[in-house]
Amino acid sequence: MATDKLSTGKVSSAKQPPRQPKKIGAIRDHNYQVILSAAEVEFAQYGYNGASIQKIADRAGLPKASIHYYFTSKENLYLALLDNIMQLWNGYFDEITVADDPAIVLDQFIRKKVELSYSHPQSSRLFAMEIIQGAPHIRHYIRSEMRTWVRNKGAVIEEWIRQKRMKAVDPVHLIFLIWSSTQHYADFDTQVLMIMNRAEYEREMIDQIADFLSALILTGCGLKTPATPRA
Amino acid sequence: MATDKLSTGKVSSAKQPPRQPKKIGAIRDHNYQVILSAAEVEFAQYGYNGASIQKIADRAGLPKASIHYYFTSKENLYLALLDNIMQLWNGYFDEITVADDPAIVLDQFIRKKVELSYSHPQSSRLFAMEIIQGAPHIRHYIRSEMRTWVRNKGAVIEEWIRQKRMKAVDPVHLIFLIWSSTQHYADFDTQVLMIMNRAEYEREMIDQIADFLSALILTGCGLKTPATPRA
DNA sequence: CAGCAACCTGATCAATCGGCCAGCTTTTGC
DNA sequence: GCAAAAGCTGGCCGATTGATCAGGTTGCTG
Repeated sequence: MATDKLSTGKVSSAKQPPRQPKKIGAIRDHNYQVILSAAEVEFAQYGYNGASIQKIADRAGLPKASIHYYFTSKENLYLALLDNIMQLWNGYFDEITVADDPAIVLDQFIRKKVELSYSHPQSSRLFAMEIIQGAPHIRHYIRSEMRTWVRNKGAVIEEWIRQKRMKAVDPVHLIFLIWSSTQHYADFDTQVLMIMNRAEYEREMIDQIADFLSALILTGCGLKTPATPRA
Repeated sequence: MATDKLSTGKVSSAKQPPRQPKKIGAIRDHNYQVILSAAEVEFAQYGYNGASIQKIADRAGLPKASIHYYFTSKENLYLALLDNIMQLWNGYFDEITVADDPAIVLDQFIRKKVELSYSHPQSSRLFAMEIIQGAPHIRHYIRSEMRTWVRNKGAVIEEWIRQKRMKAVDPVHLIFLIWSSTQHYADFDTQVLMIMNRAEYEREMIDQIADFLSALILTGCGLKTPATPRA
């Protein structure tokens, strides 16, 4: 139960010495990806403890031993997935500054998050599972990278508030609000779709969700929806 | 894997014939409760598949066989927990009418939800786990009770909007927003506390969260915070 | 074509899973 | 005070868990 593999931002790309995909075996790369996506589904649905390597192998259409061949251990496979998710989640809105327009920044942030919930629901659910279980594999990442990310963005928002460019709202809780309300549509899609009596999401519905959240949250911050609502 | 035990609103109080706590055995009731709370922690942390009866027994300080004695099967124990949670979650805001003040109703709804996240985080997490896993045990409940609940509340909100008593926002998504933003503090408490650099929630912080969410969402709906923010 | 290294997997391991039951202990009823 | 009933649990069951390894297959090099 390696408590903390992650330190420098990544979750750690598995262990360093063993088993790098040396040669560019096309089959190897293919199997590698097939296993990753199969594992993502299983881990997202059943959590780390609940998922079984056998079921991952079945879903990937490979013998169980192959999973251990490619990833050595269950935890290594899980960490590789978390690593991918971190890289997916990062890289957005790292460049925002006080000079930017708060309405545009928040609007795009919300829309990007809704988009991610729609395009990568499995990743979102897997991450949610990890957090609910107490974030045993990414504690370090949250305490370092994620915390400073929130503080930096919070500082920018606070400056906007000081300059009277938006209402005085707690920046950290505002970020939590955007995270929770957007991820809700990925993590709780079963509940959302059942209540709305739909089989699955459609583009139209996703746009409507983004419009709703952007409008309500921006209004709550005393901002007006940017000129181009549909990017 | 009994797909649907629940139909009439409750999740079904286990099976009817077998094993009712007949006599008012004090020890029996005590063990019953000890097992339930131990199971809630385990199921909330590891999900249905990930939790093990052995660990539940260890946490409850009872032999494993006793868990089967009181609840016959793992699924029965799990269903009993879901049943409790449903009863806890229900009973709030079932009485709201068009005559009520939208600001007061929404404010109290948000505050009650935040309060539940604070007082029963395990229940919230267990419910979240169930939904993320595709709600295999409560599909029926969501499709019937929960859907009509949302529709009824949505109809009231829509009438408020028609009467120009609040801004025109999608009622269903508004409910989702309140659910997600409030439950976030229970389900993702690890992440929230780490980022805010706290060990655990305190009253003061909970009140601050409730104030923030109520103010922002009500503003987003074109409403003013009710006179008595701190109930 | 030979030889070697890398790639892959069937068979198997101890540990743990949920569940079951024989039988012991305690309580109840007369 | 004794027998019947109810409460409880140690020990065991087959199935499945994550993991290992010997040995077969494949593909590149010379």
